[in-house]
Amino acid sequence: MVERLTRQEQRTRNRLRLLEAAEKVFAERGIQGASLDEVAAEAGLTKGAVYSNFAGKEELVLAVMWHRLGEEEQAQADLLMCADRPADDLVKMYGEHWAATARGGDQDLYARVAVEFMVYATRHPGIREELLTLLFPPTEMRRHPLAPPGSALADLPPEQADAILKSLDIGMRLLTLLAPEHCPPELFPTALDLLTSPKADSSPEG
Amino acid sequence: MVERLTRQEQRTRNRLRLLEAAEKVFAERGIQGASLDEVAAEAGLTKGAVYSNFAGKEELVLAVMWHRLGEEEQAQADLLMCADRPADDLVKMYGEHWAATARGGDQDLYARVAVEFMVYATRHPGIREELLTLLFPPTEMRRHPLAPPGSALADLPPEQADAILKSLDIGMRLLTLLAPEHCPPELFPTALDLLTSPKADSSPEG
DNA sequence: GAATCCGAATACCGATTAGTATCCATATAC
DNA sequence: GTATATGGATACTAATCGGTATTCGGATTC
Repeated sequence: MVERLTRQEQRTRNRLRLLEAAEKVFAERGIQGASLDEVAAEAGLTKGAVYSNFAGKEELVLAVMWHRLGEEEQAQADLLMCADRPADDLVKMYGEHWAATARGGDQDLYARVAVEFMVYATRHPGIREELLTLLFPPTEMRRHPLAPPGSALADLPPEQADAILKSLDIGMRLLTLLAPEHCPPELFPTALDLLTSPKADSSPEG
Repeated sequence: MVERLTRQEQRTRNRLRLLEAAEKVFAERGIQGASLDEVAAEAGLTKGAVYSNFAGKEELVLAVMWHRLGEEEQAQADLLMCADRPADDLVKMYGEHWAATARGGDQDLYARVAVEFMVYATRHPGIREELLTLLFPPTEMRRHPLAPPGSALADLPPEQADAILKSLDIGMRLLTLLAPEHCPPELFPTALDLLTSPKADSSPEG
């Protein structure tokens, strides 16, 4: 009686379960340390299901990466593309969103997998390539959405501002994971304020 | 004729070789992925030498951490404790030192192991504890050495400024490893400038 | 110079891993 | 209702790992 699902539905449901289970195990054990058996068990399935849905471990890693990082990157893009809001509002919203994804979900889950993927990609060219298309989509911008006009950050080429902000993002995620007592999630908005506050202009009043 | 070394000298020399070999293998394979066999082989020894010099893998990891991170932290402390230099000079020197350790040595070696240790410590409480004593020694400061008076950074509690700078440090190391084409090492001094430049003061002229 | 000691080499163990091959249950097609 | 195709379970392999037990060779000691 349980089996009221069509074959396709079963398959896609199992695939999703595997993706979410893999994400959880990746966060707990690291990608290297995650065994396909544990992923399958976490999903309530067996390794057969893994190899039925993915060509191997690398493909599973890629799929999880797209499933989670892609979703998060999209959320950030959506948040930043409210181009009509003043930049200061965007900075505030972005800071809050960051803190939420630092502690939300399943206990640091997003922060852990984000760091894991970056480190893992460092040693796996295939993963690296796809991760870069996620992190640095080929869009040229005239000004970084988080750099309010008049801030020192806005004086940089937007690609440099982007790299700095992404560095602070992933770095604070890692440090918050390692030592939340020294680097609480609330510190990110503070740092963002520093970078986006109006610069001391060299021509005081015009 | 090769054996002109006393027993103690042999031992300490082998121990050092193992430490440096381990550092290299950790950087190449990651700490999890590094096998003791490969570490020993890299040192021109065998696993017996490893277990003769270290209680196990965890002890080896700890020893490498102290050997390298301790040395680097000391170098930074030495650099920052030239308390007589103006803060701007310190910022400049620190930025240059950073770029040097991002590309120096054996091809990103320091950056790789620094990231590796932090990620590894995230899941190994023993490692974490010792790493925290390295990263956050119990010294209270009245002002962060890299926060010039008058900069926005100097308005923060020095512990917060420290956490922000450390986040940027490790984050940019990771991003530079992953995508040097988008995040070149020269970007760190730029980011440092942003954080340490004079703030736009709210009382323009007094 | 023989006896001893010790650091490292060697051989081995149980556990675990990614990947494969096979089998089975059942949704689907006719 | 029967045959078939397919998705997932099961069983297995070869390789690799950390760790241990034992052995070996040369430095140390007397």
